[in-house]
Amino acid sequence: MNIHSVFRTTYMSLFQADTKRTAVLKATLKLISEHGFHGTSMAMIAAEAKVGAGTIYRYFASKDVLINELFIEIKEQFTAALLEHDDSNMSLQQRLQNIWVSLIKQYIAYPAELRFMEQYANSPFLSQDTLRRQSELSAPFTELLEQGIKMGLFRELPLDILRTFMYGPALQLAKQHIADFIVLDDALLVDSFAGCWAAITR
Amino acid sequence: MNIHSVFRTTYMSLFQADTKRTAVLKATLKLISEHGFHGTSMAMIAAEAKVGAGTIYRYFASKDVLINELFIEIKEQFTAALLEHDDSNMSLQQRLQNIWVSLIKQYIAYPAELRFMEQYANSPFLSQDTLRRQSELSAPFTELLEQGIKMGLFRELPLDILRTFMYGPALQLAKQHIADFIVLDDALLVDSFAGCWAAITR
Amino acid sequence: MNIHSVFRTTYMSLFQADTKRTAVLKATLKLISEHGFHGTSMAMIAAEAKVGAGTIYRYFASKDVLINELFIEIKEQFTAALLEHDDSNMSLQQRLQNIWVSLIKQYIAYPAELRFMEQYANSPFLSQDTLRRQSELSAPFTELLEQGIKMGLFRELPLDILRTFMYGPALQLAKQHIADFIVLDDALLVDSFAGCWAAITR
Amino acid sequence: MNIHSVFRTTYMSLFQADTKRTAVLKATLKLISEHGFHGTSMAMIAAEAKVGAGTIYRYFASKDVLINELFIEIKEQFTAALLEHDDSNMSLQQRLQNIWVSLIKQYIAYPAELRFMEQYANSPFLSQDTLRRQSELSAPFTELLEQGIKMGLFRELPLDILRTFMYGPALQLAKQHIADFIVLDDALLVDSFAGCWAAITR
DNA sequence: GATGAATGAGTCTTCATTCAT
DNA sequence: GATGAATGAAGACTCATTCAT
Repeated sequence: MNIHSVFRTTYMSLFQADTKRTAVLKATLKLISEHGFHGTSMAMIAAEAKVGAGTIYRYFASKDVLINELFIEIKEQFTAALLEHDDSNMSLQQRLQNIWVSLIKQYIAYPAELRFMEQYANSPFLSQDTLRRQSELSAPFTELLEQGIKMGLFRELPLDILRTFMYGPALQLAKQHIADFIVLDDALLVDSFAGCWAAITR
Repeated sequence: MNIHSVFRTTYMSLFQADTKRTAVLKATLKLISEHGFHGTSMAMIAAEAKVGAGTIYRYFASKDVLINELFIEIKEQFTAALLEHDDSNMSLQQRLQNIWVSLIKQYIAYPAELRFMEQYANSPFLSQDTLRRQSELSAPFTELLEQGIKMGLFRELPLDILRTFMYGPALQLAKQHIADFIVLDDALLVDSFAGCWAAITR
Repeated sequence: MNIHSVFRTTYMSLFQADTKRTAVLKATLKLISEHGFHGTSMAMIAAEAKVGAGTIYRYFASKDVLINELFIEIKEQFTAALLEHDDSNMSLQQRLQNIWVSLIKQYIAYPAELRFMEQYANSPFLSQDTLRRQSELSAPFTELLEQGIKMGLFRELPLDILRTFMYGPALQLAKQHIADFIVLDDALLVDSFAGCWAAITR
Repeated sequence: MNIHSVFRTTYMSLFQADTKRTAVLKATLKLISEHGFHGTSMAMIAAEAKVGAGTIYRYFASKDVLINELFIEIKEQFTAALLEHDDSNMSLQQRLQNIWVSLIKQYIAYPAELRFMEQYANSPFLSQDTLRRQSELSAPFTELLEQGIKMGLFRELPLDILRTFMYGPALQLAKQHIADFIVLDDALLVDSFAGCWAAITR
């Protein structure tokens, strides 16, 4: 099997607390993904992080800044994870498949992070600066798709539309899996990717 | 041209105020899509709707109920719009294309509504009851996809996964268009649908 | 006796509460003159005024605004009181004496108001706008002093300095009386005014 | 010229930092005269004094104690300065004039100190003990005025009232000069003192 | 039915003070 | 002695909701 690993069965956080700052980020993610932004007070975060209320403000100037920094850190870690299994020696199709599968597995492994990102991706809480800095998760696909376009492999459509055929189903599939509407496994993912591949190729 | 209509150029609300209740819903949608839930106070809604603060409570028991009802009404109107151009005399592919294009155009025509739905679709504000009642926008695809499965037209994948190949790209394309990352027109939509169709067919 | 009235023995507030707004002003004056600005919380004011905490904000946008408006209202009422006993038929000296005595009596009658004004007259709490709008209490002297200057009655000193010979001692005398270091009565005031008069005349 | 010196043109602090304690006092005076008591946090003082936050508490038990000690030190230094130019060989009038001019010049030279003292002189921050210990700045006048009373030189008024004719105008003149409403110079001060002298003499 | 003044619980945030290093 | 990270009590202010008119 050339697809890495199995599905995690116990959810864990991306953030492992050893500093107070990390404890706050971890607590914030947990509470916000459960209760939403306005259902999560700073007092709740402080309690969950086992930290004084004022301590949060040593690390984050305000609740808004806290959310923004959390958003960025998650995005960065997610993006990094996507490329972990990339291997430039493989075929274009194989590489796209690896990234695509990694993306879905990452979403599934960290549902709180996904819920958080979905909730705030288009929200007014995110500052313009944050929106600018967020490395779009669909970005890793870009380079590979550009190669395929040059090779005349793909449909004559703008890159941004082609990418949509990869990213759109991936996101929806992960959400459906998390919501228990479907149950994904490695075989199903490989078969599903075949659909995406068909969508973009001539 | 077998694709209905053109793109609306001026955005309008789904809600036309003639009753106080509708005025409140319309005001809520506008304010929340701009300022988010917790950036929108009942006082702001009352002012925007040109209604007394207490009046809102004649029609909605609480702010949460207001959000939930707004969510449901938007979903229902959106879903209804999708089937407007459906014609059971057409081919399966043609019918799917019509629905798919309608969905994207609907999203594009009502970006505030889309933003609102995306923001609250997975949010804790929505009661279980609301989540149950929301007729999934991807539902109109279901019946047609089932027909195709029976006819042996599609890949051997669960219905829920096949639907993902239609709904996922549609949602992403609309969002990209609204964000001005791409500019969709009727021709591009038809070509794009071809990709989706390739994704699901054998 | 040409000097009006007697000394009040029981202190009362300038503000008689019949509206919530007035109740808040009255409570604020009392508490701030006793405990100072930062020793007086909005909660304390609300309690003293027998009003909900939020109610204060219907009438005053912030604590700062509350202080500023209180300051202005006191100044205005004080200034008005000074001219109550003025009579343009009297001699210049007589008129100055009346105003001067009124000023001291006003201070003595409303020590809380005086303490409040002294505390905030040069404080950073007062906005530039307030400082501009405050009708200077020493102003009533100005016109009369100008008359005297034209008549060649006074020393050759700038008006602002002459006024100082009236206002400076008046303020200090009132403060000393309130602090029980001296006990003023009408006779003593008349004699004291003679000193002030000597200070400004040739 | 029998009047000492000229007007300082550059303001300087009474406190020259060479110990941490002095640095804290100096920083406190600067910040409080600019931002007021509750606009000045211990953290701000520590930063301005280039000292750790905890260090302040080695020298001052609390913020209140810090303010009180600052108040006392300023009063003492001011009072000492008044008698610097006193010469018991001079005439009573001359000696009073020297003290009176010194007082005004001192105020003008140290406007931050004056603002600070005015702000807290009647404030609830000052402990009873501090109020008792503060050597009243008008005190230096007392002894000389008593001499004049014995000599039958002055009006038949209580000492405390006579002193008011000296101190009241002095304070107001200094404040007006600092506020740029008037511009004092040595000649104007001498002429102004003549008014004060007339106010107290028969 | 409609209004909006009034409420007070709850919010984010500040800051004097402590204490381990 | 000196530091500054950590604390949590207390503050100003907001806002969903009520209710007398």
